[in-house]
Amino acid sequence: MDDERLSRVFAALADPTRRELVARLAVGDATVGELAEPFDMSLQAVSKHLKVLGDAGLVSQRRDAQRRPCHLESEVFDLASKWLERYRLQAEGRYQRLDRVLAELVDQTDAAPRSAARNQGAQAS
Amino acid sequence: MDDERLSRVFAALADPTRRELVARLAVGDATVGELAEPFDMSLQAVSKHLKVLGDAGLVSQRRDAQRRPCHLESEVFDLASKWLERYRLQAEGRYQRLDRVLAELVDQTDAAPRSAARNQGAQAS
DNA sequence: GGCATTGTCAACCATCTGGTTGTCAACTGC
DNA sequence: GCAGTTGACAACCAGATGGTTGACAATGCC
Repeated sequence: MDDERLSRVFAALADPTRRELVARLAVGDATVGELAEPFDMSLQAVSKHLKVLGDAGLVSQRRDAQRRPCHLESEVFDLASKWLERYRLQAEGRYQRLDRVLAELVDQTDAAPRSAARNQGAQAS
Repeated sequence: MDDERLSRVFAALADPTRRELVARLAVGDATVGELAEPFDMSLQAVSKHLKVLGDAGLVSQRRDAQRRPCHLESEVFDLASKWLERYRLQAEGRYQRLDRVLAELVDQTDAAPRSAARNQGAQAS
């Protein structure tokens, strides 16, 4: 089931147009029209791309009158990031540090965005 | 051009069969036949999957008589991993730490696998 | 109510993808 | 040299993907 989600995330990110949409949304939320504007492509096409990103869980949409502001979701990024990180390290033959690095990823994910001083003590849980 | 490479890497990883091949290769090099064995699929199909992984730069093949042992390459993992990590953090609204984390990824990539004590001092550059 | 704005849904089309089978090339070993 | 092993390449096929256009639903504004 994670497998299915991974497939959708990677497939969604395999398209350059969709990666540009992600990059734009990383700056801040935007409506479909705003997102479509820079592209030489119909609004419908962009809407379809957003649906793919949405199905992958990378993007969510609110409802604001006629508008549907899009928002980047971080959760599935974690999933893909961890998968990649695991095999990146193994490909380097340095999987001995895997546990520590994955723990750090989790730490970065779970910790509230309060201080930047979470690096030296770091709760072990 | 990095865009093209990213597209190929993500597209390659979007298929569950190919992710399993990567997982298997992370354990160690293997021939096409060895890789195909666990799959309910023709050798040619697996060979095609390996070609996709090869075109993406994720896997390389040596030549050993009739065999072509496959090897996992780490370089493009870096590329994809950094892309993901950047937007993962931005999606979390914590891009203020982006520079530090990307530097850390580079550190993990470049540093020889010698010590595990690279974490508390952490160069600021 | 009626019109403009914003975006989705449906149908259609060309191309890509993931599998198949068949053939062939490269190499080993008898 | 001939047979067996390992694997790639080509042709083919069904289904997915990425784009188009046209219709329409939902909402705000006059």
